[in-house]
Amino acid sequence: MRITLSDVAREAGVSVVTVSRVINGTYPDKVGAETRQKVLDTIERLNYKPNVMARGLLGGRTYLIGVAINNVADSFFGDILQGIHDAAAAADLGVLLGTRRLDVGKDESALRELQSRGVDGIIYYGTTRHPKTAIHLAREGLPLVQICNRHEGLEAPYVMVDHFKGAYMATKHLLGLGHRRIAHVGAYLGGDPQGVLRLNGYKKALEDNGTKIEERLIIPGDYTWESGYAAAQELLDRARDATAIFASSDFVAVGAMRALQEVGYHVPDDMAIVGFDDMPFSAWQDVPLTTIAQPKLEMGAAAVDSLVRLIDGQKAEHVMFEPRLVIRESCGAKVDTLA
Amino acid sequence: MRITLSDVAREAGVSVVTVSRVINGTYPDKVGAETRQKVLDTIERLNYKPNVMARGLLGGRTYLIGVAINNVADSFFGDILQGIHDAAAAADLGVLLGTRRLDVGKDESALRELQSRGVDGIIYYGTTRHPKTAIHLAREGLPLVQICNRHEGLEAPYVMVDHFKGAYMATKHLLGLGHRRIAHVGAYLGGDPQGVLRLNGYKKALEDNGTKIEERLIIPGDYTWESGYAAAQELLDRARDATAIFASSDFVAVGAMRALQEVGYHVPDDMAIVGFDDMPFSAWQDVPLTTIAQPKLEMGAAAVDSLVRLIDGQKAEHVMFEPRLVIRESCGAKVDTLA
DNA sequence: GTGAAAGCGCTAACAT
DNA sequence: ATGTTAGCGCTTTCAC
Repeated sequence: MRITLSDVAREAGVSVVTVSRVINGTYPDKVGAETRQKVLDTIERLNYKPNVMARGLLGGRTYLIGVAINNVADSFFGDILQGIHDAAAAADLGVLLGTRRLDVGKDESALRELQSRGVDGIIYYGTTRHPKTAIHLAREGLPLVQICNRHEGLEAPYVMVDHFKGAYMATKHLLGLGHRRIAHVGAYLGGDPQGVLRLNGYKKALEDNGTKIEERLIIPGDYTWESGYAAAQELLDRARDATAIFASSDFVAVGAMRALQEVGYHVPDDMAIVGFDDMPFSAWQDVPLTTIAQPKLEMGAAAVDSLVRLIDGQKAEHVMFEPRLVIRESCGAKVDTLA
Repeated sequence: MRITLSDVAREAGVSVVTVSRVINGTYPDKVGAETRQKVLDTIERLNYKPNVMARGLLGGRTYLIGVAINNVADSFFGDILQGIHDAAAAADLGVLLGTRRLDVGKDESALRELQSRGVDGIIYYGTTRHPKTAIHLAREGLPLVQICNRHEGLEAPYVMVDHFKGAYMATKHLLGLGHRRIAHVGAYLGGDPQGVLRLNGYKKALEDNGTKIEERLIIPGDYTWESGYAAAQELLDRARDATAIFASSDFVAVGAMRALQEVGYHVPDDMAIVGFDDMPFSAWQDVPLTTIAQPKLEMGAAAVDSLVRLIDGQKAEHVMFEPRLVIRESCGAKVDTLA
């Protein structure tokens, strides 16, 4: 049986209220120093752990935050999740996993599941264009912060890397290397906001450089390897004269490299490539991938900070992180050519 | 404010107990048909959701299971986690993430964190040789099932793929292709049980084939890409005459392929390779990797089943899944050469 | 400074 | 077939 407050009280010869007071540290001087010590000792001796549920029941809280994500197996999210976990643990919050069930078709069931469990707040990693459940929940007053993306109509602080700037940097890097016909591959055209941010960063860089934006060089797709593979093949069909690719993700970049290599292209000589996200595998490619890195751990922690603020009834600002260009070998740049 | 049982009771004009009864469906005929319907309607209308904490407080349960894992970012675990989540959700259990905090050095803090949150049970993905906290908790009576691994001294059912058999199959595949000097690379010698299971499967296959087991062909490591890269280099130093590699994981296999390629080797002509785990990226390699697949989703679900059984006070048997040989191109086998 | 009483939302026993 | 009572472990008044 688990040790309860009253066990401690009995052992220490005080009332439960007193024990509760020393634990919560409220009322700084409302507990006598020696009583306090006695209680502390007893807690230690009995190895007492407060019952989170009982406490939560009273305060109407669960001390749980939910992380809503479409696909847990998305390896991009691993580091972010670690960052979330650590920050949450430091704030005495548990992290509840919410993800779309494979066995239940319903979209956004993750959010509903989390809500009905009564989580104190939700970190939402969405990729939908119009996340109606999230919008609804946020409107109802459930603390919610969006991570990695910014959804129109969703009144909730976001924490994300500056996708626009990252895309701008990637494209500018290519431009700086002399490329002029730069394709954007895996552009998530019909889709999520981060995709259009990346697309716009790409366009702006071209524009600022006085380079023509050509629609034929923009190949749609999603963020997957398969998508990159197919998109590169289409690029070869559509625009043989392209000399560089800015891919919407590292998965896409690697898929594209594969397709290119199959037709005898050499990266970076025949085609330079920049990715986005800096995944572990990107460094392991035959031609290590130049890419845009996001501070994933920090983003996870920042999301928790914002969420905690919301839960406490305060306001939370949006947080935008700086992307970082990681130069490897897929563009042919000298590694010491910083930026 | 959240709707409570008594709100529903008041609206429906019955007592809270009655509402509770129709919700829990206990006492099949102890609630009148029309009362039941009235209550059901009210619940629907008010969109009432039971408060999990209150219910838990009473029963001494949290309806939460913890997943203890060293490193959330381990992409191998993604599908397993999805399997766990889905099965847990189907059993009305929440999945609480427990992982080693980066900012707190302490090992196994994941388990303690989960325990002190009062989870009903834990799915333990450990890789330690002697997991003393887990052993301790299980002995204390906390329902616990180990997944992907089997730890000595830990009295808890395990759910895992047959590592021995998988390694046996991999090695036999290589043997069947005519290889005789087959290295085992990334062998987790000092380490976790699954590593020795895989090593033993490898040895047994050689033995059954009458092939000599050579220590020089066994290169230690862990399951990482870096480890595979380094191990392959060492293999080249130690035993240039090796013609095939059975890698302890797909990460290792891919790292090894990279090292091999850097010195001009061609896979599979100069060196055949089999991996283990069937990770998504394995299919994307320049030379798609032949590997041993584990039924990850099913394993996650099975772990939840066992855990639920334990929580219900029943016994749970060990569950061993069949590995599956996935033949691709890294061994030079005809793809239709099944098994 | 400390304790007694009340109650968070729910269910298991015991009535009726 | 339905309601009443009590209590899970804790914190928040309010009293002493």
